[in-house]
Amino acid sequence: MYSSELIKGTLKTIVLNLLKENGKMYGYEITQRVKELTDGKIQITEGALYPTLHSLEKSGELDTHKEYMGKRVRKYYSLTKQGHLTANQKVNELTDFMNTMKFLLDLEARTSNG
Amino acid sequence: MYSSELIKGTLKTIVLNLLKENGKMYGYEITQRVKELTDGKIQITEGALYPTLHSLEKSGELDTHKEYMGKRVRKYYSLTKQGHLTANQKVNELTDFMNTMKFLLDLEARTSNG
DNA sequence: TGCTAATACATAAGTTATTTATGTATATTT
DNA sequence: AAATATACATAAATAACTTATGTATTAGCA
Repeated sequence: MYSSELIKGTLKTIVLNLLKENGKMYGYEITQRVKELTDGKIQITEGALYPTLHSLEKSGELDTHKEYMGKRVRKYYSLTKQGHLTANQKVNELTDFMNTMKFLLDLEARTSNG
Repeated sequence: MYSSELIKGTLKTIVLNLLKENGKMYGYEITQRVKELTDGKIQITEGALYPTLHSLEKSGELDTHKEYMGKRVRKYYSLTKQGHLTANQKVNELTDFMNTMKFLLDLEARTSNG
């Protein structure tokens, strides 16, 4: 597990990008998928995820619909048109940021190695 | 400028890594250096930096000494032995994290492209 | 059949790293 | 002389999370 400060600020990007690729997902599914894909290195808690999903829905990035598996309900989320734009922006920004950070770190590494 | 949430959690790593490479730096110098190196994309505010420096000093990562330029004082920071260890850890963790994030993002990009 | 763990949602209080605002003082530029 | 840059510092407010708690259904196991 990474220290929690590091992961902060990337949650919306992760969620939007997952939804962009998978079309629709429900909350619990997102937590499990991220855990799998990162070998447990990133574990999204429900206390963090659900408020984020609600906030993205409220701001027009996500649509929802419910599906019933017997008596149990799943709330599926999918991107709106605006959500697609935001997903792309967020991913681009994070990629750019990581390149900048890598430059900062590599630059220093290079000067120290010769 | 990146959205502030993104940068959160990386400040200590940036500071420790800069000090690792430059031996010693003072606060204002750090803000200017980061701004230069990132073409203004990352701007560390003093309200964020100084408390962080004080906290790193308190926890034994940093040593300080003052130098006077005429009447104006500069407070120089440098890594302790512990600070070197922490700097390496932090940089390794951030690198690892960025690789994981890149995998998450690239993986999705790949599945969508074919 | 009863117990535990997993699935699936939700919210609320507390924490913490920042942002924003403010303050002091010296040095430089216009 | 006034504005900007250098250089430190702290405190209140904010926002994104963590931790804790709650409800309910389903699956697995002894």
